Amino acid sequence: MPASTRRSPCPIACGLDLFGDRWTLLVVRDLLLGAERFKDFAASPEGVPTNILADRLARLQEGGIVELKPASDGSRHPAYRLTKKGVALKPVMAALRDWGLEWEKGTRVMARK
Amino acid sequence: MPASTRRSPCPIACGLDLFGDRWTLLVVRDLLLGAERFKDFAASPEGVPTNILADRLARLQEGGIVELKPASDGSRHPAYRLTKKGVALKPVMAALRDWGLEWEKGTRVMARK
DNA sequence: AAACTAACTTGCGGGTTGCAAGCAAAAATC
DNA sequence: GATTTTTGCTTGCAACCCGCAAGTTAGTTT
Repeated sequence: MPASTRRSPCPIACGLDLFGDRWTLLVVRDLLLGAERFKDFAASPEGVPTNILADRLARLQEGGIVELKPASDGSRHPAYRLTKKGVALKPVMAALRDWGLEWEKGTRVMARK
Repeated sequence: MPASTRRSPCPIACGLDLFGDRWTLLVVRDLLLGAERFKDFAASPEGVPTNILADRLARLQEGGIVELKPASDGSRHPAYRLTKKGVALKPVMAALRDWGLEWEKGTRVMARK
């Protein structure tokens, strides 16, 4: 997000402009867990609507958090992957996970298939 | 949020159901910085609309992240404050802040007046 | 060639957002 | 003590966004 359209120079506000919604960080979570293809994200237990998913993947690309690995040899479709900037969200995700595990009863990390 | 209405048992998804939007974590940020009253939050540089602010404060109370300190002596109105569960979001906020500072050019932490 | 899968896009009704204005009670000022 | 200001909201409303379902396009399988 260009600095000119930001709500404020606050790094937190700036981050929320990019992923402040109910779905975006779940996409990041799945990427950290190894998801690469559209259907991988769509298969997550939260059941993100496909139009929302397409929109969020596009916005994450614009924001420099996700990039497309060009389709090589076998696979027709390109694969989504985190950029360095995206991988840098790991500590955020870990803190979120730890908070949820401690304070929201009944939550648990789910292994990928 | 009751476990029955959650999208999934994922601690991250569960957290996002509570504060997954563009404003809620800014309220938490302000609370960590010492904000206590409605006008304190409303005065933040992002300019949260007052109807949104009232809604988010109510939801944070429902979620057990914010509580009202009963109005004592001098002040007529009660003051908002973080619960233990709310204070436990500190590492999340710190990780968010650090990420923004490193990856979003031009962001900076702003001191309270 | 008929069916299937992957990755989206489109339509639509309903809910949320954000801006502005209004309002009641307490506090400050005159 | 009457008026103005401040505080903490609530209300109205247009525009936008969400989520569900269905449709589309292209390649893949049988």
